[in-house]
Amino acid sequence: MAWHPEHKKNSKNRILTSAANLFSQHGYDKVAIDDVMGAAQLTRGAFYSHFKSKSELYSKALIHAAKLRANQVNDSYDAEDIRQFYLADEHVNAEHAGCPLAFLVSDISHRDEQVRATYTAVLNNTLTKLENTGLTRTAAIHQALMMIATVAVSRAITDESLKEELLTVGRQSPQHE
Amino acid sequence: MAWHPEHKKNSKNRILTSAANLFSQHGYDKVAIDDVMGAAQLTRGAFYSHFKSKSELYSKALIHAAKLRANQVNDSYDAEDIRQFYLADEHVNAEHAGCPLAFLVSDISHRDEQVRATYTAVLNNTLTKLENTGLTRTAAIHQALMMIATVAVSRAITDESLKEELLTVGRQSPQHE
DNA sequence: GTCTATAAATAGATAGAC
DNA sequence: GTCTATCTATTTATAGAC
Repeated sequence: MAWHPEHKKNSKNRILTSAANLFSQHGYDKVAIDDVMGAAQLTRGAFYSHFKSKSELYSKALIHAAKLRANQVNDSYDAEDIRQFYLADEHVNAEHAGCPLAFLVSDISHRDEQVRATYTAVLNNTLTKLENTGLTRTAAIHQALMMIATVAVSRAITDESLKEELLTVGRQSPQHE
Repeated sequence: MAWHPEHKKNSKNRILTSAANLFSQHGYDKVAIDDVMGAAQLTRGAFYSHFKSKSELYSKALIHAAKLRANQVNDSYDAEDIRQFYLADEHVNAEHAGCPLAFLVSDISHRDEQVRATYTAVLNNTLTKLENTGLTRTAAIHQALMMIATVAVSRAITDESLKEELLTVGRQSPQHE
């Protein structure tokens, strides 16, 4: 077991992916360390060789989830591509890890400083990416907020036709308003 | 104690107000029934004479919180007034009950069907209110989403100057973009 | 209707064997 | 590094006295 130098890294990566998926779906409190470790095919006792607390795991899982999505975004994407990718059904209805900015926004506002600082860093990355497509700072903030709200609210409501309305509005370009 | 017909109603109202305040600040899981009852100057055992479960309390507290805010909105408010009232520092930084649409959006997406249906009803009320000011359906949805995102994201981040930027963008009228 | 006491389950974190 | 076992604390919900 321990004779592979890659072994620890692999375990940690499996833990992070499981955590990103589970926290995305159920939020911080409803996910037990036992659930995360089980999904990573490990047991609870092994957890503390990788992270010092559940809160630290949450923080690292936020970054991991953001990276998983960033890997799918091509450098040639413009602001419009980013919006459509973000608001695609595949993301909005994802049962795996989604963008933590939307999936966990109020969950994070109830967490400690470290977690909220990590969320802030992920948001700054997103704003920079949008500005790099040529958007002004104001337009980048506006688009980010609309993307986040559309996904977050869509995932909270039960009315499918209202959800479709929200997505339709969110997918429109600002100039079409 | 029990000889006042108003007594039960008063107790229930205190419980709902405590619940609205505490859930707004800390989310569903971090608030114990004991905390709510303590803030309402009662003890845990009395809880189940008023509500059948914590989840039911959460649902009722959402409606209560929305009503507390609705009572402050005058009928003469136009869409712009509503936006400024929603994005005022007093609301964004509230340590009492805020609008659950923003304060609890992702918290609610992790809850049961009944809670999410209640959230949906509160959102529909807000959209109706905005449409009644003369906004088109699309504009009402757009404004609601921007208000929700601005408050929700502002409460999650740690960077005060970024927060001010978000609020500035959120407070702008759509036509100024 | 409200209280105290308690049942029963869950979960974060640690200890020590391998 | 990972395992099993356990400590400790928290919390929902119920039972029964007043």
